[in-house]
Amino acid sequence: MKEVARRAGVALSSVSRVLNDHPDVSDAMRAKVIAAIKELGYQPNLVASSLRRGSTKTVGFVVADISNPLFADITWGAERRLNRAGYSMVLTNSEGDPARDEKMVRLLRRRRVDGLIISLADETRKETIAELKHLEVPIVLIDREVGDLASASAVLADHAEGMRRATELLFDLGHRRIGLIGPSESTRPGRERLAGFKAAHSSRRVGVDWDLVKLGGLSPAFGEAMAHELLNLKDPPSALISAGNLLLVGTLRALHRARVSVGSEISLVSCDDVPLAELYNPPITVVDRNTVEMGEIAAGLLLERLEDPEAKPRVATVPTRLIVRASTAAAR
Amino acid sequence: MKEVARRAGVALSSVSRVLNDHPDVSDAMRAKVIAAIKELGYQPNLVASSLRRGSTKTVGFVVADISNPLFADITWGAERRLNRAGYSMVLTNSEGDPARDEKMVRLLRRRRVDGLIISLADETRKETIAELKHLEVPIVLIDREVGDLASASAVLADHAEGMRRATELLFDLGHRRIGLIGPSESTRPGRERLAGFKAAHSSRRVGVDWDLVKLGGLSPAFGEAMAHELLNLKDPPSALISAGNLLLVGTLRALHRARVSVGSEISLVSCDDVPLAELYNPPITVVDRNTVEMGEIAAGLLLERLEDPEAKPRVATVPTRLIVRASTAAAR
DNA sequence: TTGTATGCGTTATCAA
DNA sequence: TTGATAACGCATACAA
Repeated sequence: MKEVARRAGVALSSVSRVLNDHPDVSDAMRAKVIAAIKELGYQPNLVASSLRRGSTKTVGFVVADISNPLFADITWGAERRLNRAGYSMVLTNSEGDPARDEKMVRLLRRRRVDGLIISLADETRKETIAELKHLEVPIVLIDREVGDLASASAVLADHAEGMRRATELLFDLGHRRIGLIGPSESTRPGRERLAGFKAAHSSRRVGVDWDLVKLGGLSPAFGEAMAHELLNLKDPPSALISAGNLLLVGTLRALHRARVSVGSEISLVSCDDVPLAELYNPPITVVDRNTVEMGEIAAGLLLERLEDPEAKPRVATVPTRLIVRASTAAAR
Repeated sequence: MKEVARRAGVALSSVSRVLNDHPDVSDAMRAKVIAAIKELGYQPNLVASSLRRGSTKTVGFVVADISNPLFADITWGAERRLNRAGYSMVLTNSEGDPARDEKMVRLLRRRRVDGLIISLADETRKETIAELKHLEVPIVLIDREVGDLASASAVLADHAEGMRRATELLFDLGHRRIGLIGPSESTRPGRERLAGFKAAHSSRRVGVDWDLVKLGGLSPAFGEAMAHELLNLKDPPSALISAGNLLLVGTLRALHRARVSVGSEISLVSCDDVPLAELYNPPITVVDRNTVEMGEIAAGLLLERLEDPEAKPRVATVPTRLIVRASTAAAR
């Protein structure tokens, strides 16, 4: 900038004013400065600017597993919205490790991000929550609820309703023993999906058979192991809900291994409409939601507080939609 | 930091030395400073540190489409490696738009990233290349080749070899008319896959029928449209190579619509072993590569130059592997 | 409308 | 081993 000023024969501050298009700059000044900038190929230093302004125009994004297509979509939606608003995204991966959540939040605090979007690996871990409280910037939680975190907005998907409808669909088809494989209850989707599952049972006055409920993981490996267990029960379920797109992968592996055919021999429901669900033969019934939109909404909730410091944290809910396909059939 | 110094009753510079564990600090000094830091909950300002040091410990990552599971995996591998080495990743999405490539590179330049990992939307666009040349930091290209960019390392997948073997497999099964749907030639994977396809043809002394070659896109929509065209030819191909995981989604939609069954009526090969390929019925033959590893290697190539400024740019090649499954069957 | 000067929070140089 | 101080590149209060 100093060089630009020298070249243009003006003061440093004038260059700054031109760059930030300050109202009080003459056309002559602007022209001189712009010319000098061009000649020198000058690019402003956003690091210095951030230090001076006290704002980095940067948002931290902590995600449990970017390789999960779900999070990839959310990331996409959020990055697009943030980028358009002039913010850059600093991406970190907690790899599903609650302790890393805390570390990553601390790192982002040191980097002085203006805001944080986070999908916690574990909502209940107090060290992480304490760390989040120390952060003095707006926070948006993705599909998570942390009771005493007043500074956080959130985007929540209505898993419970979707799962209730899916379970009721199975009841309507005559199924009475329904297996559920899902994520752990330490995270909102796990709790909500279970809640919907239970709600359907009680509305139909059927007791939940806890031997058929396997909560605790997200991975294909967990899905496969749990599906294997359920299939080997003395009285196996006639329908299975594999509540997660990676769990579905594992579940299908187990079903193939056991040579149980979907639809005719066992009904199957999953969550999130990935290509595998749509194109599998038979196509798989899913509880879907708009994940890209969730990312956009998360970014929007953050931006509204970044642009207006008076704005209060807010919770937005995204609906789920039951897409019925041939994997759910009448019980035999 | 000033407060910490005051609280500990020492000079500012001493606090800095403790924080950067400089060799010449007494144990007493360290203890006092650490105590003050704890009491105040002080967290260093990495923005100021970056300005002063002239290094942000930050790497820019420009990807064409983070929602593509392929890039999501690459991102995962790269972020993990960078994070372990103390670098943060600034993620930007070009959305497949060559002009955005340039914009994003410029933005990252202003953010003073220490290095750049990029998967260009278009290798040939000169404005983008000019922008990359202005960047004075190490660059790593992901599956891209830019002739006159001396400052860039690269990770390349051996698509040509994989595609050659896939095509030869189809010839061995008796197919003579093989359709190819693939990405545009403005990007290395498109060129290489076509090269492998042609190599197989010439090794088997079969001429390429250009009516069967449809290059130009990555999306499901493109895959579906091209598959539709190929199926409606007066003399349609007996085998199809859908060279991309999203193209596969579109191709399968077209096949379903046309009620053509994979394996028995048409042989099918795709690229990258996504769950859909593994679990489809019949399972789909693919040309696979380790995408997470590609991300890790990209980060590694960057780190070796970040840690040793003398290090020269380097090209690493990742092998492809043909996974033969039931979607490829003898021609009828 | 433009120029001068100060400080943002660090690190590094130099002197003590 | 420690302390005082300059400088990193910019934005802004204030003076002209």
